[in-house]
Amino acid sequence: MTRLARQPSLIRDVAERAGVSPATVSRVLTGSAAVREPTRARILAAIDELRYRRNRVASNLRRQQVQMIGLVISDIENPHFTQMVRAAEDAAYMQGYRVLLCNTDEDPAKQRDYLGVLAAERVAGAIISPTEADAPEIGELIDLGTFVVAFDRAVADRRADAVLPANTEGARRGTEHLLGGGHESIGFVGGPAGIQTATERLLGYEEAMSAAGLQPRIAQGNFRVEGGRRAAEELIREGATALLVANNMMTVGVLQALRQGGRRVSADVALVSFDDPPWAELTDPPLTTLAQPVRAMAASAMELLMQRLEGRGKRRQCRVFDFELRHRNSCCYPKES
Amino acid sequence: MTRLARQPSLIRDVAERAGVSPATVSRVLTGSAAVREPTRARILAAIDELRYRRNRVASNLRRQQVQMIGLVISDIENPHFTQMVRAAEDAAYMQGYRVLLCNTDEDPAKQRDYLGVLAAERVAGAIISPTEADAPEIGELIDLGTFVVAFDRAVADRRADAVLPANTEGARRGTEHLLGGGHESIGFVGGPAGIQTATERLLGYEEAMSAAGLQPRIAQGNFRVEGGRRAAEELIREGATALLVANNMMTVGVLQALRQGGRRVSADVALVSFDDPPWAELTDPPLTTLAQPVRAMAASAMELLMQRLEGRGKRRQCRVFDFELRHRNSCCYPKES
DNA sequence: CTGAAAGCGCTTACAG
DNA sequence: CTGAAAGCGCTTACAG
Repeated sequence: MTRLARQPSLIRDVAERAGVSPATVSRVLTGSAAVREPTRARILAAIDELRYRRNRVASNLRRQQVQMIGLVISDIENPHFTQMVRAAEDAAYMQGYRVLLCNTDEDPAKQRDYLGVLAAERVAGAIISPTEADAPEIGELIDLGTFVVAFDRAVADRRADAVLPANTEGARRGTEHLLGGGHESIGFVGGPAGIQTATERLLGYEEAMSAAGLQPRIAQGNFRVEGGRRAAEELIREGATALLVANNMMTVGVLQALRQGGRRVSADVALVSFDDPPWAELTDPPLTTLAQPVRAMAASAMELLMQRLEGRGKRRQCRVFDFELRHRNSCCYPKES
Repeated sequence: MTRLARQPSLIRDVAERAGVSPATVSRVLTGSAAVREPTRARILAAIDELRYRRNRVASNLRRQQVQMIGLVISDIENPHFTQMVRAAEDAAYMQGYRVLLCNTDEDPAKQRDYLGVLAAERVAGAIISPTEADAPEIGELIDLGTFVVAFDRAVADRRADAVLPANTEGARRGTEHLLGGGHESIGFVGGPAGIQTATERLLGYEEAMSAAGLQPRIAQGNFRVEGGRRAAEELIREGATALLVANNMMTVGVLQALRQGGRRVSADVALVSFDDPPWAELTDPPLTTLAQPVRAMAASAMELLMQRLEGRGKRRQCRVFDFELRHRNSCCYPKES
């Protein structure tokens, strides 16, 4: 395997050229100690001439720390996570941390695998939206010294901080909004069993329906497009005149099902959808959604991580964020404020 | 800074417990040499009991290779890159490589910075969609032994492989499609100057217009939503009855401008848009687009990288992919096949 | 098949 | 302010 086009220069080469010891070069590189000006200038010049690039792998090993954050999410193609990753990457970049992207596809095995990778890489921190909240690998990662923040969904390990949405409350508000529109046959396009987000949103829906003395109608989706389509077809067949959809991916499927079935959004079937993807206002009609402040939540998660990394913040923190009901036109008669 | 909740066990601990040398433990870890079965079993047991996790940082330093791929793109929130990242991550995961995400925001300084990071981390490979095609850092990265594949846009360094879209040809076809619809006043919502994608798409548009003996009408956007909105407003003001839009982000802005100006897509202004984001068929009417096989392109880029990493494939490769015109309903009179 | 020893490229007490 | 030396946790010729 011919790998190196040119032998990269080492700290030793720089030291030699500048007529100092490697230790001194390292000092100007890290800024860990003062170096006399003329010496410093010679070193900087040597670095430049030799095109020296410090080897981070060696540096990380010696310093026993890796400036890297693992982002464990189910799918980057879900706009919810796309936005989260974007905001997290921004914050990480500003703090000098790198981002390792880990897509789990809601597959517990893949999640375990990736958690193992993060442990092996000895990353400084991880933001995890768990598929399997009680995977033992999460605890092992924390044992190793990695700080963990649960995002979107809680993890079982009590040492992890958390940034969570107020799902139950959000689902209740969404349902009440549809109830306020005069609907009685409101269906719920739910997520997969076992996923916290899905369970909590279902609960809020059931509470609101029960409070209104109405019969809940639930079809289980899988947080993906086809699952949403199938669930919507089922609920429409059963006569639902309104739908609360538990995430934005399934909403795409719901819209496909409605279009295919020749039903108009709002006029025939009212819609309130969780998440607020960029396309929510491009559909016909624009969608009424339950929006999470995803960017703020991601920034918050990074902030918690940074606090830990700086040794501040002893107690476990759990921050909960409310949904915002964005009134657009997929529901008739918006009576709520 | 209290970092470690528990001292992680080392290869030395495992060796001690299994009654062998660290070298032998390493052999079963890497599978680099045969180890007698009973010994091997004892080692595996010790690894399990001590919850040993190999330290990849040390391993990487010693082996002089890092199983990591850098993904340098302008913005993960652009669905074009979201899809690319997803496909690349998939392929990388299957091959046992990690993915480092680097958003440049079309900012040359940020790109340079991130290229420096990749060099310092000594990543095995990088897929780069350059903002600055001739940044010297690209050559330096290659000098260091990192294999580079240009994605979406070429890089100046001739040692990099490339996976590119046939932009000029695509723009020509999009323009001809609008011409075929009977339009004569066709505007082009272009991208930022200096970005190859933008330049080539502009060229294809100009060629098609010139071949039809028509006057080109160009408004420069910036590949972002607001740029698209401004450009569309300008072109509509000048009387354009059809628009070719150079990327999907700007299309969002174009749709906003049309809606705000009270113009209907297709009926008032025909639209063909580059890229085929997931929401293209959710708009009213669904959008006719020029779709790239993004997943296949990303897979192709990873394949080129893997070939290099395995020492195969000597000659520089450049693979060009055609656009597919997806006929939907944002153009009247689709005469083309 | 297994072990002792060297070394990957840095950083950091320790001494001066 | 600077240098010599040790060591981070692995892997890999080399020897047996």
